[in-house]
Parts: sequence; C-alpha cells; structure tokens
Amino acid sequence: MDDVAQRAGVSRALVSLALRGSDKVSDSSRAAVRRAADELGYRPNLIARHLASKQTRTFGLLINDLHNPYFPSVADGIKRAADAGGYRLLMNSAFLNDDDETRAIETFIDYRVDGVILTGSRVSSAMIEKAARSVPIVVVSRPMDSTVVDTINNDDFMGAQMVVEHLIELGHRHICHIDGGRGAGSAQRLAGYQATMHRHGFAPHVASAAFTEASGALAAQQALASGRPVTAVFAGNDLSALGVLDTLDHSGFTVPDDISLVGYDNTSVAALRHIGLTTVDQHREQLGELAIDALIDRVEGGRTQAVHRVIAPSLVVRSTTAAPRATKTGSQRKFSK
Amino acid sequence: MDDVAQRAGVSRALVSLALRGSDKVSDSSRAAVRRAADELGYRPNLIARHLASKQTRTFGLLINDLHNPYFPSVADGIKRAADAGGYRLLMNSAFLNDDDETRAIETFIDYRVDGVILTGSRVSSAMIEKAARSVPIVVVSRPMDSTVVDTINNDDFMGAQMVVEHLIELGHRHICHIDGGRGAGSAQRLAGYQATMHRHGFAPHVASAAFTEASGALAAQQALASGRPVTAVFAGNDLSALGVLDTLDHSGFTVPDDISLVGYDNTSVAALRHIGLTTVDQHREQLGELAIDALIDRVEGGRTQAVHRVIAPSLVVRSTTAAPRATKTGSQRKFSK
DNA sequence: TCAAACTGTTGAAGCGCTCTAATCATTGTG
DNA sequence: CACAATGATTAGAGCGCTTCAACAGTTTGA
Repeated sequence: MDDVAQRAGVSRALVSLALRGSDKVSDSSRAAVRRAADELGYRPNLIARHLASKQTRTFGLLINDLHNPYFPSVADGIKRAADAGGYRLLMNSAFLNDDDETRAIETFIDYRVDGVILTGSRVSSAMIEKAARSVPIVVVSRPMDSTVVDTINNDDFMGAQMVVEHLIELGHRHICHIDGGRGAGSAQRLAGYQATMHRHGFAPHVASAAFTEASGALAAQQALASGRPVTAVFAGNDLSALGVLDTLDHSGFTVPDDISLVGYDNTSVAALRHIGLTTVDQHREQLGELAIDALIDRVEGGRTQAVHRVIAPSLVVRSTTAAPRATKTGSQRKFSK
Repeated sequence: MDDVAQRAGVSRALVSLALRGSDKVSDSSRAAVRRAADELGYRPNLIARHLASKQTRTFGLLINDLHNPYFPSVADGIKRAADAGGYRLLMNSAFLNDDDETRAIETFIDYRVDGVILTGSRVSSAMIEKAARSVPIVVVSRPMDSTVVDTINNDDFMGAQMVVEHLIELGHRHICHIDGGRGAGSAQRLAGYQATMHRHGFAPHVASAAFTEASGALAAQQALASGRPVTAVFAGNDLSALGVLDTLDHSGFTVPDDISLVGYDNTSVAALRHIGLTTVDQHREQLGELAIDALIDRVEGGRTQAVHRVIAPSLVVRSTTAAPRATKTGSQRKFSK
C-alpha cells in the first residue's frame, strides 16, 4: 500500500479512500491511485481491512450436507440476495457431522462475519442460541421456536395438505404416508397429512422411515405387506419417494397406473424426465432470499426481535399421479416379493 | 485478550502462547490462562491472528456448480485431507458464472488463503495462471497443460476404454457414443472410445451433445433416427445418460434388453435403485485428497514445479448393461420403465 | 564454583489496513 | 480584504493478535 501511495504521489490514507470509492477524493488522485495500483498489481489485504474497520460485510453460509440436492437452490437465492445487498459470502459444510457443524459455526464467529445462515442444521437449538449471542443467525428449513434466532421455512403442513387434496381429488381413498422421522419439517408434513385425511373421513396409514432412499424402500415394503389397501403413497421427501418407487417396481406395480406417488421438495432428481415425480416445491430460492433479508434487517435495520417467516409451497404435478385403478377398472394386485 | 491476561495474572504474550498450545508454557500458567479464557468466554480473533502471523492455515475450495452432484464427493475427500493436514477450509461457489468465479478466486487471494482448489472451473487458463502467481492453485477435473498450476484428474481415456471393452465383451458391436462437447474430460473420453472401437475393428458412431439431460435426450433421438443400428449407448456423463434413458423409454426400447446404456461419473443419481446406471467411477474422494496433498506439498514441502496427477477410474456395472438381444444366452434382470 | 545452557516469561514492535482529527488549499461572502 | 466555509489531503493512532529479543531464575557440567 505504501508502494502504491508513493508511486501515485499521495499518502497511504488517500490510497485507502480512493480504492474504496470515497467521494471525497479528487478525480485526478483517484485516477493516479488506480493506475499505480494496477501497475503494481496491488490487491488490498482483506484481513487487515477487516481488522482495522471492524466489519466484514460478509455472511457465513453453512450447508450441512453438500450431497443433498435440496440446498443448492437455497444457496442460489442466498447468493443473489447477498450480491444485491453488497455482502460477500463465505461457505462451509458440516459434512453431516455435528462436531464439524459446531466448529464451522465457530469459525464463522472467529472470522467475525456479520451474520450466519444455517441450512440443514442438526445441532441442538441450545447450541445455536448460544452462538446467536455472538452473531446474528438465521436458520432455514428447520422450524424453531426461538426468541433470538430468525427462521425461514415453507409451510409443511400446507404442503402436505395440498398433496392429500390432490390425491383425493383424483379419487384416492387409500393414501399411505411415508413419514420422515426426525427429518426437518417431517412432523408438520405428517400433521398436515393426518388432518386432511381426517377432515375427509379417511383413515390415515403411516409407515415410518427417514429422509433416505433406503428407508423409503423399506417402509414401502412394510406398507404393502400390511394388507391394507394402498392406491397412493405420499412420501416424506423426494429421496424416500425414490425408494418407494424402487419397491413398487420390484413388486410389479406400475406407477401411476397401479399406485400414485408423491414426494416433497421438488429436487432436481424429481424433475428428471425418466422419473417425473409429482412433488411439492418449497420455493427454495425464495427461502434463501428471505434469509439474507432477515440478516440485513438485523445488521442494518437494528432489529433485535426474532422473526419467523413461513411461506406457502406449491404442488408440482408430474407423471407419478393419476386416478386410482379402482375407479377405472377395479382390480388391485397383491404385494409379492 | 488483555482481560484474559490480567485475570490469569500473566502477560498477553503468554496468553497467546498458551492458547495455541506452545510447549514452552508451564502447566500452571496454561491452566490459569485456560480457565480465565473460559470464564470470560474469550475467543481469539482469527482476523487479527492471521494478520499478525501472516499465515492462515486455510485453503479455499471453489465449487463452480453446487447443483452438480459430481462435486460433493470431491469435497468430501478434500475435507478429510484438509482436516488431517490441520488446515481449515473456506468454500465458495461461482454459481456457474465466470465473473463470479473470477471474483471468488480473488476473494480467496484477498483473504490470503494458503492455497486454492478449483473444481469445475470454467474460466480461461490464462486467468487461472495469473491467479496462481499470488497463491498456489490446484485444478481438479480439468486437464490443463500448465507449468504453474497443479492438476488432478482421472484418466478419461482409460475410463472410456473400459466402457467400450465391457460392452464389446458383452457382445455389442454397434456402440454409439454421446459426446460431451466442451465438457471437462469429454475430449479424452471420445478419444478413448474411438481408439478402442478402431482397435476392435468397429466403426465409431458419435452423436454430439453436452453434459446435460436435455442434450443427451436429443442426441439419442438423432442417433436412433440415423438409421444406423445401435445396441448400446455410451453417454458422455451420467446426466446425459439419463436423457438417453428417457428417449429410449419414450421410443419403446427396453434397457438393457433392447439397448444397453453406460454413463460416466457414478453420481448419486446413477446409484439410485430405480435407475441403476452402469457407469465409471472417478474415485472423486481420492481426487480431492490428492488435491490437498498437492497443496500441502507446495506450501510445506516447498515444491515449485507443477505436478499433474492422473488416476485410474473403475467401471461400476449395474443394471443398464447386458448382452445384446441377438447373442443373449442367460436370463437378464428386467428393467421396468 | 562459575560460566554455559535451559526454561518460562515478558515488553515492545509490527502485521496492513482504517479512521479521526488536524492541516492545507481553495473558494465564497459581507 | 479578512474570515468562514468547503473540499482535498495527511499524520498518526489503533484494530487484536504474533513474534522476537531480552530477561530473570534454575539447572547443568567441568
């Protein structure tokens, strides 16, 4: 920086001002500084800048599981909104490990980022709230009843309701739900399913699983083996829906002719033509944008009260749902391994 | 830090030493410092530390496209190796935009990371080599003939060769290759395909596409419409293979009974039971580990010459390949559509 | 026994920047 | 024409840490 100042024939302070686009720098000195910096290939040291200015204009984005196709779209929204707000983004992944997640959050804090966005977080609420004492935190896709951290979620209850309504409208009565266990939002999806089934006077039929392909496949086997009639399956998320799809394949059922199938999340696999899964779109990019908005509102707007935003999802109908055979022909095949 | 020092009854310098685990600190002072830091909830400011020590022990990882399921596994390997080497990781995504990629690399440089790993990079080689003057760079999955940046790649030529040999062994003669255009590694895959076909005396049959589902679907349509017989398709990557799969579905072909299909990359979609795509595994985690190794070797070992590592991929046979109908002998697993 | 060699500790300089307050140069005002 | 007001520039302190040279206090070796 000294070199640049000398070469431009000005003081170090002016170099600093000029390079940051201050309006109290004459055009001539600004040009001189720019030229000198260019010629010397000078790039300001962000570390020193942050130390001196005590602000980073950087947000930390934690993506718990890079393998999960759910997160990239959220990240896209975050990126766009951060750009628009003039904030830089630093990312980190917890690689599905709770210790790593804690460490990643601490790293953000140690880097003195202005705010942190947690997606797919799995650590305890207490841990998150503790970290929130050091830095504003917004949690995406994990409903939390906190007074210190902001949350952004889709309305899982409503999403589930839309799915069930869609299936019932097609004529389905025997709709089985593959529960997502302790996966994020799965409790609300289950509740929405149950409430809607009850409202229509149909008996719920729930099989337990997790948000994975393998557990979905297994749960589907159990559901089919239970003896209860099933004409449609509403899986907790897309991944478990794929597991269900596999079980149906191997059991000789055709989708959607024999059994309709719906997932949740509208991940990229669901959109693959070969799969064409009917599913629920959470508007993930919008979730990401709202997360940044919440952070900026805290940092620049001075808000201190926690905010919890819930947005309405929408149903994406593809080729795995149709009217049940019963209302067409009336035959139902038996489950066989 | 002053507070901690005062509370522990030692100097600031000793706090620094104690907290970083120096061995020239007595057990008693170390304990006192630890306790004081705990009580005060003190966390060292990484920014100040990095500024003072002029080293960050941090590597920057750039993932161009978060949506591409190829990268997470590479990142897993990178993460593991970085942990083992005692380096922190900072990630960033270019969101498929060249300007963003350039800016992300600059951000890493401005943060004075000790090294940068580029995965899925799309900016010009010149740009990369320019950045490499400021920081060690290793490029993963993009063959480059550079004397300044390290590269880590799988042997695409060999991978393609393995695919073709596998298909020929099954009895195929009419193997069509869906080329990946300017996708990373696609030139070598094409070369490997052509060389192997020639060696066996078969005529190559190439359809142009890109590394996307839509272009794979289109290319398959063209190949089928060309009038040339096709009993097997070797797609440039998994994604375009999925496009091919869709076209085959819609054209009434059964996979693998009518036509065998092979992809490349062994992404998670290929492994989905419902798809079960035969493909080539690049050992992506290993690619990631080697990338970190290369970086550490430069930073700590003082190597200055560029290194280019190529590792052997392996074939993953699933359920989309079988003997062609004409020469079929035993019973094959059925692939339902 | 005394110098040499450790051990644990500390004061102070400095990392590369920002920012406040002061300085200098210019212009406008009565 | 003196004086305030405005605009451009700069010196220097300081951000929170590390590190180096120096220093007491203790042990070792001949």
